[in-house]
Amino acid sequence: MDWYHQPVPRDGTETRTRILDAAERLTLDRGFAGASVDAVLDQAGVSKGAFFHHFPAKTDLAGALIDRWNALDETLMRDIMSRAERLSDDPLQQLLLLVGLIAEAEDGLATAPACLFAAFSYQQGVVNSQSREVIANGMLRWRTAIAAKLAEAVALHPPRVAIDADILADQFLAVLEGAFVLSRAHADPGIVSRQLRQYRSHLQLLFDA
Amino acid sequence: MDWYHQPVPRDGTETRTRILDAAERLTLDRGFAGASVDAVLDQAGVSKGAFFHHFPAKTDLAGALIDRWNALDETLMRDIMSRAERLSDDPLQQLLLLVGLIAEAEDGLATAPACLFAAFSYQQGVVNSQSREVIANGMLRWRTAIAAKLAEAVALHPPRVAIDADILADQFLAVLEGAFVLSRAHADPGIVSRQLRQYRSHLQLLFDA
DNA sequence: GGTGTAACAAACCGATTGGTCTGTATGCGG
DNA sequence: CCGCATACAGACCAATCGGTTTGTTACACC
Repeated sequence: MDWYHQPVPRDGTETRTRILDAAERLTLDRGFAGASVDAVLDQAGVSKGAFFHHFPAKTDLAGALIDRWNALDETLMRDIMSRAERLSDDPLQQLLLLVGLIAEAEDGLATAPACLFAAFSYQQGVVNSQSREVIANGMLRWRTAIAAKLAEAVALHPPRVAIDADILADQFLAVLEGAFVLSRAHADPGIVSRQLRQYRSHLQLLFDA
Repeated sequence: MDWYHQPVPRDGTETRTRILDAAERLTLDRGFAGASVDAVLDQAGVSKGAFFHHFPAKTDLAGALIDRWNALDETLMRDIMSRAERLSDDPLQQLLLLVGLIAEAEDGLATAPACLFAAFSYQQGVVNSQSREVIANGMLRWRTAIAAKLAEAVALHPPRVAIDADILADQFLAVLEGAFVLSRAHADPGIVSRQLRQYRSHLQLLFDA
């Protein structure tokens, strides 16, 4: 008999993540409303009972999807930021490294480039105001972190022209999000890293680096 | 009696556009799958018979939505491009004008900034390959038009650093699309024109203008 | 070793979905 | 004025939708 070989038999976290994985894939492909519960069940290989045990309603699935993406995005940002800070002491170099590291990371992705926040930004009607705030704050995180570094960089290296740190910081996320859209439309994953590197060269030009 | 004042009484084009208008609004708010036919009917104030008279299936509605957006986008580009060409003879100035004019136009918009192409890029599973091509070509249009102007500009004004015209041209659309996403997430329409002006200042810096 | 509870499985349910069908009104060519 | 096609209106339909209910099973705790 081998029935006892099954790992973590009574732990629901794996089922939960399998549901979230399937729901994320389907949402990115058909939109959240187009990702029916039954389709998610089918892809995840779990029962309807399991689904509604973990998520009282489909809306909660959207919330969980957004929360998980937010957490992942936050750790990604912190990781890359601290890596950049370890690689250089200069805030400007740190910024250039940050952009380059993300371009690198985005290049090595198996799945098609995408941002769940962007997907839901075009489907705000299916998410509650709480999750909408999570999305807004998640995007704000990039702005504030980059703007802070930009402010430090400006103090050390006077830029060629006057800059607005918030706008230039937002430009990073805008380029990234826009690159996702172009990349998906053209079915060309390479667009993302190319656009990111273009943004980096923009910064270099600005600071005469 | 004033019954004869009603314009084009037996012409279906108005009904069709009302359906498309409602469907576009709903799609931008809930995604295409979330925009049920009944909801579109309700918003447009037309009957189910009318709908399926104009669109054999819901998929055809998506196609019509994309085709209409594509046509509008093409005329917008041509209009603004020719305006810019009338305002200056220099290709670089024309480019700067183009970006500025679009920023201006996007600022005066009543509705929330959005691009239907981007919305469908995150819902490719609900559109057929034909419409996906329309989207890809629609985005290519901007790249080729801007890249051509960039090539002319480079010939006249040597840039500070070497550039890849295609990538720098794509950066325009990337910034625009990304700005739409940020703008929607933050519920701040002003982001779009600010990001566009930042891209313009990038070009100015690049060409020492 | 009984009891409670988390973690499912799956039949079942009413509402909503995209889509059809039948009928009707309007205008146009012959 | 008579067909005939276009442009609807709205009842109707099977399938799918999100969600509920009623089990069953495994484990932790006492």
